[in-house]
Amino acid sequence: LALPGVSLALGRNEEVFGEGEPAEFVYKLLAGAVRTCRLISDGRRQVSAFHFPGDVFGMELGRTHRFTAEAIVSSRVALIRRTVLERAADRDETVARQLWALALHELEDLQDHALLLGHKTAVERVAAFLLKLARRAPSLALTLPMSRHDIADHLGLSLETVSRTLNQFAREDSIALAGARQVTLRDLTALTTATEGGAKCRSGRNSNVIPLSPVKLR
Amino acid sequence: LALPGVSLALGRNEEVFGEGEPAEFVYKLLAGAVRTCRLISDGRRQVSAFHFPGDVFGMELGRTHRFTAEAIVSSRVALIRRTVLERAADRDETVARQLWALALHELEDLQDHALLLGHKTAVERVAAFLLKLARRAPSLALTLPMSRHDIADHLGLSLETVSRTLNQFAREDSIALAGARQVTLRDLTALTTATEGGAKCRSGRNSNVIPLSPVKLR
DNA sequence: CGCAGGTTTGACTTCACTCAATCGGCGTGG
DNA sequence: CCACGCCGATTGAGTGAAGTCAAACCTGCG
Repeated sequence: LALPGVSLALGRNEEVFGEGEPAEFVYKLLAGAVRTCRLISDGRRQVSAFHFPGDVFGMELGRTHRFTAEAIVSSRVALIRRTVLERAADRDETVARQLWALALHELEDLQDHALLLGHKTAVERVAAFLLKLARRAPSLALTLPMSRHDIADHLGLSLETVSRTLNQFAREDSIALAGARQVTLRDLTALTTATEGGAKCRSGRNSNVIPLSPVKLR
Repeated sequence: LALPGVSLALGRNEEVFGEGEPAEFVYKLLAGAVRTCRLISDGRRQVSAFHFPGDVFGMELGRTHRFTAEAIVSSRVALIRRTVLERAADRDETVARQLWALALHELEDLQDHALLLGHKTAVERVAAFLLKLARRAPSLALTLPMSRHDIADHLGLSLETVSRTLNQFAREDSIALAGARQVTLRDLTALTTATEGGAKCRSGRNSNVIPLSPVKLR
């Protein structure tokens, strides 16, 4: 996608755009980390996704943003005017294809996430989260930019459960924790196993099992 | 979207396409009802979405289908060859736009669904499900084509919980049940209220409440 | 050095799941 | 036309995983 010259620096917890605001731009993250989230009527929060450098976010069908986007740490984003992008897509079919692919890719991610939210246990959710992060990180030593609260709202858990689960993994030596934000994945096999529902089947009724695609790192 | 002449009739529980099969076609439902679902390693099932006449489904980014699509009742679908569609999108920017809009619209739906799966109670989920169905139905007297099991796998609940919740609504006169598959919505206000988390707040801590968009019927 | 935010840990509660039995409606065959 | 059987739905009892509330603990930063 074409890169314009305009970019914007944001501090920790600063808002990129807010729910309900006119969706004038599409954003591409250059550095840092961003969360897109929504407030629910009961005061809770849904973190729809975390974004890392290279990710495009803020693309909308309607005229306004349906989510709030906030910088988790100091970040830099590139701005692309929406009208410009749409004009370019009309002129050039490869741009149109890329936009379409972008939406479909986001859709696939979200389908996997919905599966996780719908049918998985806390252990499975946290393990899947760590492995997904690892797929994007340069090494197995992860630095989590987001808080336990952010993770909890993303995985549909309470922050206490996220903390407990993480420490459980550490006790089992699947991961190593150095402070709250430094996580090193030690046993990928154990984590991958934890991702699947296999561990908790009491009465062995796991016939016709079709395993999902195995996790590939980098 | 252009309508080709080819269409296909399917019986109850017949498969339109299966998970992992080559994604040669995109499908448009003409009559009946279709579910798209996935099997998980522990033997359970995730029903990603229900489709009704007019809906397009089976569009993929990759070369194969990531879901299975099955007719819930006798149905008829139109087939559109994927290559034809992509060729048309390259030639005509309005087709490209429509494809893009379709993906984004699906994305929006899924975002709402993810929110539901992540943070809502059984009562909220079932109420939201009924209201969503009602938005597409001609009247408030719904005929559910899908079983309790289908609904449960869609909402991330057990079929018993779905049944209990439905009967609870009936006891409260929010709905009327005539047999298992005939539901008439009697009190939309009650259902809408049930959708939000408001009802279960014990210690009144509901400040800064931003209500979601009110439900609009038809 | 001390404060504040974030995190961990513990005790208790609760909602939804599981297991299990029963019920009901619809289609089939006698 | 009615009896039977089957599948799906309902209902109940008991359990368990995760949520809530609450307190203590880090740790990085002013």
